[in-house]
Amino acid sequence: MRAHPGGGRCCPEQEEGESAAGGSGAGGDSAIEQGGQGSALAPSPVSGVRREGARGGGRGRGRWNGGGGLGGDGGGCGGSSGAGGAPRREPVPFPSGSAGLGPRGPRATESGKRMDCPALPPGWKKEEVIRKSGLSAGKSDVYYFSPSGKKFRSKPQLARYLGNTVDLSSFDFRTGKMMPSKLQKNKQRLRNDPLNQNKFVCTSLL
DNA sequence: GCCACCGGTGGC
DNA sequence: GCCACCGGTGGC
Repeated sequence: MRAHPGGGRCCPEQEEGESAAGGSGAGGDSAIEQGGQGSALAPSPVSGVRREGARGGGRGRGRWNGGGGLGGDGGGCGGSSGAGGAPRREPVPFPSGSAGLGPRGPRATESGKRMDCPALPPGWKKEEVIRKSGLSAGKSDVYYFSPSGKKFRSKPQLARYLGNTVDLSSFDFRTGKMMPSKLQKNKQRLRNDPLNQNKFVCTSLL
């Protein structure tokens, strides 16, 4: 049911769209943002938690304020930021006055500043966050923020939200640039299908 | 083997 | 309750 974001709410100026979009929709769109891939069919055996999608809420996004990064460099999204940040959510004692501090302490914004993304409509920002620890330390995650503050973790999410207002077929999610030369191949994955497990059980029985 | 993507948890 | 972060799956 939900109307396509692209339909009526893609207007960057819309702001607040969030609440309507998914926020309150709560379940409404449950599957949209995230399970779009196909897992939408099957209800999660675990629980109905959904994060990204409905999340938004109206919580302000300015908690960690963007420090100085924001408009700072319009250079481009392709930038590589490499600053180490602080560990997850540690109650690190922040030097007061430091940029990027928030109620929760140093945020990822420290390592990845939000930058404008020319390939996307005005108001969209890209942020790259370097993982600081764990098995995937060194890896980086890329996020995009809509003018309304909604966060997107993947291209599918982005595409779903933008609808046909923007052609992302050649959009490189990591760099934030259009790469006509290499139209991306679909690297979507199919989540485990519960049905398969069923199959497994049957086999076992035999 | 690499990388895109999503799930889930811990911490606030 | 919300959100950032990391783990791990699955396609290429």
